[in-house]
Amino acid sequence: MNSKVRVRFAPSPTGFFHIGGARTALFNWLYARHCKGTFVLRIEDTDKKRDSEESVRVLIDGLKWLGLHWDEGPEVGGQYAPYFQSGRKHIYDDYLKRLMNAGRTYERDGAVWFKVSGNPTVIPDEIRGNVTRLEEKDFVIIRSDGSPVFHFVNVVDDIDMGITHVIRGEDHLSNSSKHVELFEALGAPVPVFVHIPLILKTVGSGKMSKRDQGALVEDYKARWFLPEAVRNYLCLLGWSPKDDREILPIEEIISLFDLRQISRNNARFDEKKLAHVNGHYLRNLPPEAFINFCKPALQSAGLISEKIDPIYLAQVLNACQEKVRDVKSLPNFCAHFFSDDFFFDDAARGKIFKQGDAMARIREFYEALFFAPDFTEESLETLVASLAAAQGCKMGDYVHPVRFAVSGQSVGIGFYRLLRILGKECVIKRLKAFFQ
RNA sequence: GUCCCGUUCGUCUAGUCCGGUCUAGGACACAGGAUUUUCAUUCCUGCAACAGGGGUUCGAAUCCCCUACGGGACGCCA
Repeated sequence: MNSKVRVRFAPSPTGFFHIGGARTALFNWLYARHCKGTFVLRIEDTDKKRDSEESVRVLIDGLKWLGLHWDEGPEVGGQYAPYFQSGRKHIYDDYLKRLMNAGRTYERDGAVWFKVSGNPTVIPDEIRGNVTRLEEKDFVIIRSDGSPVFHFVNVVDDIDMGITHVIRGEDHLSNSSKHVELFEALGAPVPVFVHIPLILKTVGSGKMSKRDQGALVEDYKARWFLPEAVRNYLCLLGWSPKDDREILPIEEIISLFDLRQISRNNARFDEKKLAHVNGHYLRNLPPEAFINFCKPALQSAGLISEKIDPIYLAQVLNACQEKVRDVKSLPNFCAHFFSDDFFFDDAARGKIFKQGDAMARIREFYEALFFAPDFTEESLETLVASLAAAQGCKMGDYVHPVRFAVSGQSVGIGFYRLLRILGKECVIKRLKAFFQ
């Protein structure tokens, strides 16, 4: 463990938070936590045309949502402040002078250019070995309007902030030869580079773009994904614990995480697998946490109000939790618990009432209900069993039509639990309404 | 076009660095079955891969070379 490890996530605020960027941030964060090092957030806002405060907000909110808290950067400060490149001009002026004095710059068309060495540079990459690349052409480091360019400020800040490991996407690999040239020209040690594989589209060719389904971190929050599930899934894109486990607590991932075991090849994004991981997390949440997470989702769907009876809500959600696939579809799944005006699924209706005697079964059950001693799950089951025996049919012949009559669906939580939670009065009312 | 990176089931991956334990393991998805009530839970079973060709070796998914394919970069964007 190297306590001096310093890594950074250096996004440019573009108005959205790309999933690939989130994974880069995640790997930086994991490595910092693994090494008990420092995770720096630096905002690379050198493109005045694109940057805005709102864009920075999206990044910060996304990182916090994923639980990737930074040790230095916006909001928390640090000894290398400011952490916005727009506020660091004096530092860039300083380093520019050093390059000028070393004779490594010249002016052309009003811009300042960096003179490349002409020698192949070696990019020391932790997961790919040494990558050799010749940087053939000089490049601009200060635009004709006086503003510094990404390559220059990125390297200057990494030097100034004492960054030891540059963990970034493989799309930067060809930039890294420029950067190595700059590190060397400035007499600074070259950091360890870690070019992590890219996240590719689910179908088709190329990397994920912001228009692809699932590409934006902010959408996951809006679609009620659990942040720890998204984070866990992202860990699996290019890294694995190597022991056949996939879903594991972040503390364990932190202790197992190692740069060398990051995979070298690009990974296709698979939303179905993400959904599976998310479902697993949802079902395994402590019941209290599940309720707290789902309540706002039900509220924003207009299903319940703030004043909902917490005991009733807990009964419903506890029953749903063991079945839940995702929170987004939860309102439809449990709407019948909160309103008599729920939706009847016509496809389910067709299937259940195909035989024709389903309505008779509902009537029989309805009438038997008046003789039921109480309304517990056990006695309801006994009731159905005795009805089935008397009529010489299967219990399912009662269960399916009655379930449909009181919930409008062919799927849902356990049948007897459904009835018990709805309560006798409500069940009778709905059955009566159904066959009228 | 040039340069760089990569290539194990449809997908994510283990195994590759240190060649034999790999008739290649796990997961998602898909298909079948079970839970004599649903299924969007859970459990079981099945399907399915070392890109191709040459070497090296007693032996190669693992090492070397070539080809093919995939990806990325070639901006006074980051």
